Formats: sequence, C-alpha cells, structure tokens
Amino acid sequence: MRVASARNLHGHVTQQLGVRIVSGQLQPGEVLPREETLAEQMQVSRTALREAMRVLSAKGLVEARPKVGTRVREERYWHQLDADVLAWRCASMPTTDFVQKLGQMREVFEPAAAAFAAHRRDAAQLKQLETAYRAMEAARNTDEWAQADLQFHEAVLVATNNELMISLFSVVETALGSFFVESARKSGDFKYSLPYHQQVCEAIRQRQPELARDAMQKMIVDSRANMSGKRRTRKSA
Amino acid sequence: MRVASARNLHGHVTQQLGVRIVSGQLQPGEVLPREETLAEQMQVSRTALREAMRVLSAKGLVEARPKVGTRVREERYWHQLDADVLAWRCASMPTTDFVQKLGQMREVFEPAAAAFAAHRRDAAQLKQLETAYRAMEAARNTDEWAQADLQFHEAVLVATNNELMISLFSVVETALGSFFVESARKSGDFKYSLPYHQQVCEAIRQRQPELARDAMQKMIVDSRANMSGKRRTRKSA
DNA sequence: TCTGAGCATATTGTATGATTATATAGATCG
DNA sequence: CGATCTATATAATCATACAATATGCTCAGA
Repeated sequence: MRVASARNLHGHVTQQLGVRIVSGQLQPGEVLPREETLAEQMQVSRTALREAMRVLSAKGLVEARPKVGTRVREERYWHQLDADVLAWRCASMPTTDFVQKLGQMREVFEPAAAAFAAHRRDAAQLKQLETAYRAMEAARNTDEWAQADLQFHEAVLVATNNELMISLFSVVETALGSFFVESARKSGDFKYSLPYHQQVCEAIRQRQPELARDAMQKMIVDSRANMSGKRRTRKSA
Repeated sequence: MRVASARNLHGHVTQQLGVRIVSGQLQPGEVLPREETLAEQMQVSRTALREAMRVLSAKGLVEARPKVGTRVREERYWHQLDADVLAWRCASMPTTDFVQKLGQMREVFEPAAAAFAAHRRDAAQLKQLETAYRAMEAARNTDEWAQADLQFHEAVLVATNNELMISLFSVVETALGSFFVESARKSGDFKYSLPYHQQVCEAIRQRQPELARDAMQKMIVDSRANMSGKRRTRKSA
C-alpha cells in the first residue's frame, strides 16, 4: 500500500500536519493559523501548503472555510480506513488498544474471506496460494517467513474476487505489518502456525468454505494469543 | 459520510476526473494531457487543476511525475474504500455485481459488529440503540423507516467502540443507501424485518454476543433475499 | 557496433502576487 | 427588539515566473 510519499514538498507538509492532528497535538475544533502565516512557519509557499490542506481535507481531517479559517474536524469525521491516517496513528500512538482494534478487524473478515475464497477462487488464484504456502514451508528465517506469510494471506484475499475486501486487507495488514515481524521474531519456533495455513490452503483447494473459515479462525485466535505474549501450544501436524 | 463537495471549483474538477477514471473512460496506464492543456480544456486555472490532481493522487487513482506526465494507475492501487471512489463507482457502474460485493461486506462485518456491541456497549450506547428501535416501530412510511433503520445499524456499529468498524460501516452503508430505500419501497410491508431488529436489540441489551450475531446474520440474509426480488416470508413476532 | 556519460528538453513542482468569492460580525434601519 | 445591510477577514481562484527532475537522445570512446 502506497503511503503519502515524502518525495514531494507538499507530501512532507501533509505528513507533518497529519501527524500533528492525529496525535492530538492539534485538537479538534482548533483553527489553524491562516495560510500565509502557517506557510511562513513551515518555510514553504502557500501553494505547497494549500495542496497539503486539500489532501488533509479529502481525508476528513480538516475543513476550510473563508473568513473563519481552517479548523481540525472531530475524530468521527476522519477517514479512519485511509492508509495514511492509519499509518500516522500507528506512528503516534502505538497503544495496545489500537493494535487490538486492528486485530479485531482481521479476526472479523479474514475467516470470512477464506470462506469466500473457497467459493470463488479460480485455478490461477489457487496456484498463487499454493506457491505462497510452499514458500512458508521453505522459509529458513523469520524474514523469509514473514514475507511468505503476508503473500499467503494476500493470496487468500485476492481469491475472494472482491476488491473491497482486498483493499481492506491491504490497509489493515500494512498497519499491522510491523507487529507481525516483531511477533515472529519473539516466537522461538516461527513456523508454529504452518499447520493452520496448510488446512486453509487445502480447504480452499477442495472448495470447502466452512472448513476454510474454521481453520483461518483458529489460526488468528492462536496468533493473537501468541502476540499477547502467552506461550503458544506446540503443534506439529 | 461527507463526499467531495461540489461547492468548490477543485471539488468539481476532482469529481469530473474521478468519474472519468473510475468509469473506465480514462484507462489505467493512459497519460493525461499536460496540466496547462488540461486546465485549459476544463476552463480552470492550473492551480485548481493541480489541487484536484493532488486529491486524486491521494486516492491512488493517478500518479504524477515530472517529464513523463500524470498517468492513471491500475485498479489494484485505487483506494477502493474511499467514500468518493465508492460513490463514483456506484454512479458510473450500478451493476448488480458491485452491489453484491458491497452486500458481502455487510454480511461479513455487521454480525460480527453486533457480537462486539453485545460485549462492549455502555449504557448510553444501548439507549441510542433502543431509541432507534422505537423509531422503527413508530415509522408510518418507508422514508421514516429507512431513516430509523440506518440509525439502528449505526448505533450497533458505534456500540462496538471500534472506530475502524464504524468507518467501514459508514462507507459501505452510504454506498448501499440508495438501494435500501428502493428495497423498502418495493416491499409491500416495509416493517417485515422489525422482529429481527428486536432480537438484535434485546441480545445486545442482555450482553449475549452469539445471540446478537445470529439475529443480525439472519436479518441480513433475509434482507438480501428481499432485495434480489424474492418474496420474503411474512413474520409477525 | 556497442556502451556509457552527459546534455537537451518536456513536464511537473514550487513560489509569488493579485484578484475574487464567501461567511462572519457588527452597524444600521424599521 | 429584530431584520437587513455593510464591512472585513479569510480562503478560493487566477496568472506568471522559475526551479527541479526524469526521460531520451547524442556522441565520444572502447
């Protein structure tokens, strides 16, 4: 998932202001300094500042009106599923509370996605899935594992043939990504969840939605327990 | 959910270009005319055009690079869960296929949301829910019903205390909204789903997640059958 | 002929100043 | 006291100039 590139100047400005808003440094309701002043403060032209504001406005973070100024909107208007908003939030408040909310999202739609995938997958999508699975089997270290794992889950989502779910996965997974690798690193045996993946893969191959759903469900519950520090149950088949 | 207002000039431009891209009139890979030319074609200044481009770029629809120009990105990069992208899509391709995908999303996360709500709701949130339910009971026509229905489902989502789910609901529901009222209008007895709502409400009140999940699930399945034209089964309690 | 460095060029990126539209608050009139 | 009109601050739009940056071409050298 591409995130607001810092390559351009307005990208920098967008990011800076975005973080300041999402982190709470700029409170909702607060009106920002007028364009000219703020541009001067940030050492950029009004053009760059305005383009940044336009983006923040599109993300629901601010609202600009003539005469009154630009004010920070309340949280309920923020586009919480926007990749940038999510990233800024992860950067500024890495509270376990927020990670749990992301985990809840996964827990909700990944098992459902596995079921849909078992319904609708085509041959090419199954092949992608099996390739990812074999890469997980072959992984020699946590990095290889994490990469293959991500591809596996992405393959499941792609096989749903529902681009809305793919997009949701992409957003949530990117936000959770850093925690996954950390989790894998903490775990002594990083391949402990391989049997679950095998079951999911097999169920999708045989077009058995309920089996796929259950296997995915168990995998996530176990993964969650592992992330929260609890010792996993060793499985070998 | 606020959508790109057409109040501002760049809002108009954003919308026009957005629709042209999402509808396929502008194909992925295609490079747009250079800023100066395009601005002239659309009878706006380069400034307004650029601010629109910046927004479209933030939504993943286009990518601009010096010397090469601005090109339409492939669909997999589009932010499919963006409210505007979704709205443009609904406007340009009202195919049943896409409506089904939206319905799948609902089917996945609304029952889960009901279960979470039963877990985590506080007193105020329950009150909101019950208020919405009574409004549904009291509805005298399809418009009142549709409004109360929306408030009911929103109250369930709010009670999850997970702003990511709230946002997802807000986006999906807005896109589906027009189809709901149409569905209610087509149905002779628009209150046929009231018993399901009662069950959901009661389960959340009693903090019984699984009951809430099941009731919501049944409601959605039934609603879906109704929308696809099949005659509903008359229920009275 | 092939290869790579460097230069020319087209396009977006940034900056600045001026003008217009708009919403708020205050003044004025009934 | 209330409604309407006016003044004004701010964002919105426009026009123009200049800077940065990729791309592709040219041309020297092997």
